Order: sequence, then structure tokens, then C-alpha cells
Amino acid sequence: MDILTVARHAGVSTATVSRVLNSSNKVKETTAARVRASIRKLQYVPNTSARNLRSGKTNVYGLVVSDIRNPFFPDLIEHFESLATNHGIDVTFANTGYSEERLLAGISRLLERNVDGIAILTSEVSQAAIDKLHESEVPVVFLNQPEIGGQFRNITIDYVQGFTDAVEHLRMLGHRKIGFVAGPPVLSSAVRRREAFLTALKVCKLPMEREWLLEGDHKTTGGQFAAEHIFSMQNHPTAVVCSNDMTAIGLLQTAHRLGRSIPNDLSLVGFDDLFLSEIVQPPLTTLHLSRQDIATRAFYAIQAGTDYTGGPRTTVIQPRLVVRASTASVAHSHRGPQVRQKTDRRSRS
Amino acid sequence: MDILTVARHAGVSTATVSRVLNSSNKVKETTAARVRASIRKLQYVPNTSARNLRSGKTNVYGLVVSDIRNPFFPDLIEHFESLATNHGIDVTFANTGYSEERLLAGISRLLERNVDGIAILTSEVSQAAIDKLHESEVPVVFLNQPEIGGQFRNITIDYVQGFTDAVEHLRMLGHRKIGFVAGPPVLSSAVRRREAFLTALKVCKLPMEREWLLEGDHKTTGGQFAAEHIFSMQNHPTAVVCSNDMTAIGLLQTAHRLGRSIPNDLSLVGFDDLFLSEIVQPPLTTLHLSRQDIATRAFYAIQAGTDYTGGPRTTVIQPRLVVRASTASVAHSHRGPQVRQKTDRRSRS
DNA sequence: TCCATACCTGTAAACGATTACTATGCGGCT
DNA sequence: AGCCGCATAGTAATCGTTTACAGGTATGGA
Repeated sequence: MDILTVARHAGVSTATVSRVLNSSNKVKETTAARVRASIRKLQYVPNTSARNLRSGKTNVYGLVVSDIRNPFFPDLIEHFESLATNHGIDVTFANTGYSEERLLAGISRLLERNVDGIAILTSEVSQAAIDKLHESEVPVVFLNQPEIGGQFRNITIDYVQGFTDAVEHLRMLGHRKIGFVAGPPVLSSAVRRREAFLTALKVCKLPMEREWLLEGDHKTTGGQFAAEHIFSMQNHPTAVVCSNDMTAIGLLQTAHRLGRSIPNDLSLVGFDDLFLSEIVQPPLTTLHLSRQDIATRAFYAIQAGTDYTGGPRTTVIQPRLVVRASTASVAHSHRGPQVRQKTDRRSRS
Repeated sequence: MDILTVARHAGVSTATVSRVLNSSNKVKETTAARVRASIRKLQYVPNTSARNLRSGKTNVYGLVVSDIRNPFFPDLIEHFESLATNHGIDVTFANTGYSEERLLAGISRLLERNVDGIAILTSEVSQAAIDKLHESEVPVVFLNQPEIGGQFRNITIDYVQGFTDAVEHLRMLGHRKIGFVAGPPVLSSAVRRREAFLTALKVCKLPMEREWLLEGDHKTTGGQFAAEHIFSMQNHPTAVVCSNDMTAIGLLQTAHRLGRSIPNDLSLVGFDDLFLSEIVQPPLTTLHLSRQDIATRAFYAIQAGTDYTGGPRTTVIQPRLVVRASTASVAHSHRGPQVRQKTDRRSRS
């Protein structure tokens, strides 16, 4: 079933059928109607490969993430995919599992497929990958890459602002001794979060004890380890900020197991705002990072990249502090959470 | 940069280059080496659209899931994608969000893309969708569809066996009053699980009280509601099986909040074995449903569908009971979990 | 010497769309 | 009458591969 069959059935040429398909305005309405009738009758579906070959466009975007198992990403994928679908674009998916090899392989696959654009929504991007993308001239959008140029766009998360909000919130609650559980130092996003936290402390003019700076793995196990460590300290912090929610959740549960109360014995702040964080007991105070926002900006950044009309090359996303029940005033800690700096916006809506 | 450029550079014809690319054995090794050298030197990458057009194959499989936000699916997607990648196949992804409209739209998109096969890994499939797929003659694999035929394959989960194991486990622990929290009745998978549980009760010759059969929503909220309901009953069950883990987790947390102990006041069994289920306190006894297994069988079922050599059209997956700490003997319930019918296999390995 | 065979390579016709260019018809203007 | 411009539609080249078919050459056997 090809365009010629349709053309014959409708008594026109292939060019006319093609014009109808692409809604060119150069076809008389009565003819177009006849062609559309034939298309429907024959159940004709245009051949995508032929179209792609001829036009050079595939209407496919590539989406690269580092770890689909991290609950952060499914949200992102869902939003990106549904947005793309609404624009008639399909999404081919690549998961790197934090492996540079898989990242490179994934990029190669996408380039071979002639995708019209690529969103690399992981902070772990090697120079080799960047070089490869640069050669290809495909529009690309990154997450949190420091250097950009050419056909590249960038989405930056303002970690400093986010952590400053969190630290300030804790400071208002009377906390002066604030610890941090970092992510694995091999992840650049973890390093960046750690740096941002330290900056936030300085901004809020709070002291930092070397001992209060722990290293996790961005999984619950890291939080478990951190909890044991913290409660065994002589002079432990009264509040802890975690590099991500999974860490905070692990910490929370181990604190329970050790018979310690969150937030009475320790205030806890996460980062990401996973759906899990609302569910755990107590619900977690955390920094909300909007997946919808990231997905939307990524999509439009790629679209913008398609026509090099300029526009901003970098867009900044602000995390938003969501105060729930895992943080409380240090002075009244035995009475549980008292002061609410901000309320959870989602519970309002 | 096309195949002709490479051919000229290597001093051969395009046919020879093509044969080298497709590793035909009809090319002399010395010639092939020369061609490969040219390919590398020119950084030639074959044009996928042209290949697809000519060969009729796209080397793309479509993957349809109902809800990527459900932690069950990312695992599945990850395994499917990595398997496909290893076979040189890309995955285009469609999320239906349980909407029939989106399901149909997604299938249409995949068919228009000429994918070589489709895995529909959701139980919610309308007849219209099946008809559409049937016309297309593309190999398709379903999850839990009762009727199959033509180019269709099916992966069935043996819910009855799974729930029978769970009920038997509880019976061995002395439980006689076992409740069930079902999923939303609009989901066929939820209905099937509910039926299977009732069958399991019969198999184990245990009574069923109408009151012990609750309705949830496959999310934590359903479990929360169920917990409140159960503990307010005069004659409440000593054990509850849930249609999925999310429900069980919600139930668990609300029980905590109500000051009830799991498993001392109530034994709890989930279904799916999400990573979460190991993390919650107490870790959840549940039925493990192997995502890797499902993904692998789905992939090979599609491959098998490509050549109609027959082979079984249906493959059955057995859930596996994983005993953790949310179930305990009813007789010694005040002493916590005592009897272990089976151990968690994963903790052994 | 000649033919059969095996092995290697080239020629050129597809695959199914898009689109530049060309053709036709018709109304209006000089 | 002749010409122009506009709206509409057709012809055919083109995108970059794959592959059926057709050579061509070397080897071995008769």
C-alpha cells in the first residue's frame, strides 16, 4: 500500500496525494476531499522510512537518562514523552546506568537513527560524548553542564539557592549545627550539591564541622550508614541535609530503628521531592525539583535548537523548599514541629 | 557522506561496501579490510532511513506500559531496553497512563513507525487495540491477555499459584482469618488478582468473610484507608494480603500511625516485590514478580514472532514468595516473627 | 584445451515518499 | 486577439541503501 495506489484510487498524481498529506494549501478543496476519502477507504498509512529518507527529518527525539530506577526519572520521562507525543514526535530511550560506555553507545545509536534532537538529562557527561555530539550538529540539551556552545542548550539547577533556602529554614528553627550527607563523589551532580550546601552554610553564616560532612551513595543504604554514624557522635548536629531524598529516607528509617525520633532528635531535609517523601513517616521536608519543569524546558530547548534563531542558551530552575514534618524547632524539639516557614504548595492546590 | 563516497574511497562498488556493512561472507577478506579502513577514516555512518526503506525492517521495538510512575515498570523497561540494545535494537516507548485513548494513539504511532515488534506490558488492552494490532501483522506480545492467536504471544502470571503460596504460608503460621485489599475494579489485573486470591483461599480450605474483602486503588492511599477500616472492625482478620506492594506499604504506615504493630497485631503480605518493600519497616513479606523474567520473555517472544516457526504462544511466570518480617505466627505474635517457611532467596545469593 | 565450479565483485533496479519544475486552464487586462 | 498571472495538478528526479542478477577470474578435473 503506497502513495501511488492512493493516487490511482483518487484519480490524481502522487504529488497531489503527498500535498494533501502534508496539508499544503495548493490543492483544491474538492480534490483534497477525494484524496482524503481514498486514504481512509484504503487505510493508507504513509511510510515513515521513506518520508525520513527524503525529508531528512525523523520526528524522533532521543532521551538519555542515567538511572531509570531512580524514582526521579520516570516522572521526567513521562512528562517528556507526553509532551513529545502531543507534538507528533516519538521518543527513543536510552538508559546509561551511570556508565560512560553505555552513554557513548547510546548516543551513537541515537545519532545513527538520525534523531532530530537529544536530551541528555543526566549530569554525568564525558568529554568524549560532548565531542561526538558536537560533530553531529544535532540540537542537544544538557542538564547541569557547565560549558555550552554550538547547538547545545543547558538546563541548570540552582543548587545554591535551594540549599540556602533549606539552611535558612533550619536556622530560623534555631539550628546551628547542621550536617550534610553527600552523594558518591564520582557523580558530578553529587559533588555540585555538596559544594552548594557548603556555600549555603557560608551564606547563612553557620559553622561547618568536618565531622558533620558525611558521604553516602544516593541510595537508602548511604542514609542508613549516615544515621548510625551521626547518632554515635559525641557532638552530633541537630539537623542534617541530604544530597537526595533516597538518602534521607534511609536515614529516617535507621533513626527509627535506633529509637531516635525525627524531627525531635534530629531535623532532616531531603532533595528531589519524590512521591515517596510524602509517604514516609514523618513526611519529609525537602527541596522540590520539578520534573515537569525540566522536561518541558528540555523539550522546547530542543525545538528551539532546530531553528538557530538564538534565544537563551541556558535556563535556570529553582528548587522549591517544601516544609513537611521532618524538621522542627530545635528549642521546642520535644513538642514536635511548630514553626512552618512555608507550607507545602501541593497540599494547598 | 553516503555509501558511494566510501565505495570510491576504497575503490570498490557500493554493493561491496554494503556487503561489508552487513557482514556478508561473500567478500574477500583483504577487500573487506580496505573497505573497513575507508569507513573508519571517513567516519561513515549508514543512513538508517534508507536502510529501513529498502529492507522493510527498522530494528525498533515498541514498548507500551500503563504507568511508568509505578516502580514496577522502570525495572521492566530497563531490562527490556538493555536486552534490546545488546541485540542492536532500539526501543520506542509509550506510556498509556491507563487511558484507552492513549493506548490506541500509542499503538498507531508505533505501527506508523514500522516497528518490528510490540510489547504491550500492561493488562489493560481494549478490543479495539487488539483489532488494530491484528491487522498490522506485527509480532506482538501481551501480558496476561486471556485470548491470543495469529501473530500474538502472551506472558501469563500465575496469580493463583502465587496467592496460594502466600495463603499457605499464613496458614502454616496459624492464621485462619485472612483478608484481602484489592485493586481498583476497573483494572483487569486487579480483578484477576482478586479472583486468584479467592481461589487460593478455597484451595487452602480457609473461610472468607465478605467484610474482610476490601477495595483499594493500587496506591498507598488505598492501603491507608484499608488499615483504618480493618482496625476498626469487631472481628478483624489476623492477616491481610494486598493486591500490590504499594497498597501494603500504605497499610503498613497507617498501622504504625494507629499504634498497631506489624506483624504482631496483623500479618501483611504484598505483591510485586518493589525495591521499596525491602526498605520499609518491617521489610515486607511479598510475592516476587521478576521484571527481568518478564522483560526477557517479552523480548524473545517478539523475536520468535518474527519467524513464524511456531514455538509456544504462551509462557507462564510464577511469582515467588519472599518471606521477610511483616508476617509472623499468630500464636506467638507478641514475640514477633518466629517461623520462617522459606527464606528470602535474594538475601542468600 | 575446455568446461564446471566456486568465489568474488559490479550494475542497476528497487524501496516509498517529497518537491522543483513544468504544464494546463481560466479570468482579466490592454 | 494577445498576454499575463494565478490556481491547480502532473512529471520525474531524488534521498541512501540493499540485493537480484550478471559478469569475471581462478582452480581443478576430464
